[in-house]
Amino acid sequence: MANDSIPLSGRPAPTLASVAQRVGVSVNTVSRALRAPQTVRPELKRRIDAALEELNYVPNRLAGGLAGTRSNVVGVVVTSLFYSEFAAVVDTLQTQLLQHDLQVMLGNSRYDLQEEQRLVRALLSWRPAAMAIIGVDHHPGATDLLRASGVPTVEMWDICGEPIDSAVGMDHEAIGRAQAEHLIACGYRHLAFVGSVRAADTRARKRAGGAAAVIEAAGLSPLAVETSPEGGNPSLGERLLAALLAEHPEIDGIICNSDAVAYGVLRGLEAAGRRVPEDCGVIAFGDPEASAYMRPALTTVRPSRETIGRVSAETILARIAGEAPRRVSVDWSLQHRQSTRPARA
Amino acid sequence: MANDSIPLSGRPAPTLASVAQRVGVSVNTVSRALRAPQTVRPELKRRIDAALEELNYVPNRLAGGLAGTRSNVVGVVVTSLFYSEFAAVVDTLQTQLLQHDLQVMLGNSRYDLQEEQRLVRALLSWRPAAMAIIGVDHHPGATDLLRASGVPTVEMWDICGEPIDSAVGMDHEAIGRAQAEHLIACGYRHLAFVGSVRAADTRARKRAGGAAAVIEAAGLSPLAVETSPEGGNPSLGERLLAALLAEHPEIDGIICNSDAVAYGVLRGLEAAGRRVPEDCGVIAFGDPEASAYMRPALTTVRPSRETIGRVSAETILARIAGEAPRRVSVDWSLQHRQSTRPARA
DNA sequence: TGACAGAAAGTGAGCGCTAACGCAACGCTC
DNA sequence: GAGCGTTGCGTTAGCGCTCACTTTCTGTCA
Repeated sequence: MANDSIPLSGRPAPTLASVAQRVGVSVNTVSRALRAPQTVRPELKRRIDAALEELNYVPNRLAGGLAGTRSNVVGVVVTSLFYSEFAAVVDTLQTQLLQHDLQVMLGNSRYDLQEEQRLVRALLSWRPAAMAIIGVDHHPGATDLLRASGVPTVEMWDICGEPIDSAVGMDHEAIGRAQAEHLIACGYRHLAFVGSVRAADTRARKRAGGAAAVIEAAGLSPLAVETSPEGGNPSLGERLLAALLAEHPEIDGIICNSDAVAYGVLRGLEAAGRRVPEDCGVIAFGDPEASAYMRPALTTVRPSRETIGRVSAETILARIAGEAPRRVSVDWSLQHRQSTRPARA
Repeated sequence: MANDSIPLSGRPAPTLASVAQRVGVSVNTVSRALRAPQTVRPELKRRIDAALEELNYVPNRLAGGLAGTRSNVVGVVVTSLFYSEFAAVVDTLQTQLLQHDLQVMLGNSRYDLQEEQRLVRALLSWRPAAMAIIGVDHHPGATDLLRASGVPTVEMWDICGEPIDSAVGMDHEAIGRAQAEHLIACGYRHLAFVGSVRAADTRARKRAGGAAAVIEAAGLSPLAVETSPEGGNPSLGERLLAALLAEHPEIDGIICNSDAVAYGVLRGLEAAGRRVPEDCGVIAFGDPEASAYMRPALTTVRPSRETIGRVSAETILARIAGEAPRRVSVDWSLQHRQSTRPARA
């Protein structure tokens, strides 16, 4: 909270000036040798490189960024990282950007809109070349800051809504519809939506909304909803399932907001004596590696995490290069496994 | 790879000078109003705050860092992020540090020592207040850079070896010993080590080494080893298990390098007609949420990821505050579940 | 031989901020 | 009312680098 005192470390690091002095050239020449080597005589370049090496020179990006007209920072804001699907997105994104000499600065808002705004501010204070952020529904202040900054911004994971600039993600309403349609096609009739839904998790709401719309159109009983603002883990799944069954014993098809929650739901159903998929179908969203190895193997929707990361990186590079904003819809697929019955012909 | 051209965005951002001009005070006064509010008249402070708000001022950390004697960046180097245990460590670390106004800059070396050195260089170029890095076995160049920089450095996850500065982690040899001892206590006699072992993953080697030592001391047949440099996932587990059983059909106890690999091993054993835990025991390392929900539930070693993240953050803060380097051994626990037999009395 | 490109290196200003110092205005003491 | 510390703000000097501009050097050709 406080602006703690942070003294810089030990002895002063070598500067361009100290390298220049050692070689007997001007600071500018050393700078050029680093930034535009072809403008410096090969022999001089060699001597400069030697001095750089000898002094163990590490450039000062603060000075470089302040003086120059370019920045090589990309600010990234995620809503969670802990064993989350976003970890894979950030991983891919970071790796791709680093190949273009762009450094990722990471922030985790923990599904807190206030924190999100703070983070956007903090990251913008580094004058980044671009920003990437999970979702399209932000704290209005954060949106304003991003717009006002003029920094190219890529919103990831979700493309439903008015993007600030570019968006790379999925249509979560469509995913929700597909989940409900799948359960209905398998013959389930009394559906529920179960899981952790944080205040700022609008994607979950969009999926639930999509499912509810399909159910209404099919004339079935309305979607039962059992959610909690707690983090999504298997134990929450067990608890939510118990509450759900107590209130709606007729439920025979469950959409879980995440695979982790589904693991608990599967066990809860077993404990309640309901067979999966015969008595009750379960479909989720996420598909980490473990899901295919569960018993029963979990039917779920798999987002293309690497694709989102890669395309986001491409979009960032394109925007930095001056190209127009993009809006990219990224594929996802329904993995039909053992936790739902075969679809009826 | 190339140093692409990265033009900065749109209209120039407001500076302290523009705020100062609007209020009719000097630049320094505005700076003071931000950094040391008590040194400025309350009424003036209010007017400055109003102007700050109006112009939507975002401080320029590049300039601040260059001019000042403190930095608020912490460089963090991990070896992987994708659904990895390090995600949780980074998550906790980042959250804790942010409360002290420290920004995390993230790098992912993907278990590549060369890349690790590049990352350390890149992060040091931001003149960070501290560095955090996974492991204690680095590229010698990286170690030199860190030492020479004088920046407080916390090595995380592993404490076996000579730390550069501070270390917060586990004794992986001890974990390997515990894994082997557990299998032996359960009555398994022909043990193997299976998993993905990347070139730079010395922690895995230490665990395997610890297990081998216990086995030798117990006078059992030597530890069979079946590893691959590929990333650790269930499908690799299935393949490695097949290779292992082909070569060593007598195996009855398997130490997996990660839980993800163990999922594949469990299924492979089932396919090979070996009952778990009756015919073959399986123990792993990691314990993501899914492991307790596998069938059979996976016996595994659970590191205290949040503790490592939290203690690392504390150590960083302490080092920044001038306290001495620390070396903290963090707890882990063996989760005895269904994939190993009950231990013999 | 002199003029003249073009390449190679140097000069000077300034990016936006912080920090040490300076100095007026005020209240307090004796 | 002279002396003195305090408060509250301005002045000045950089931090280490980049960039536009200028100067010097090198080689070519009339």
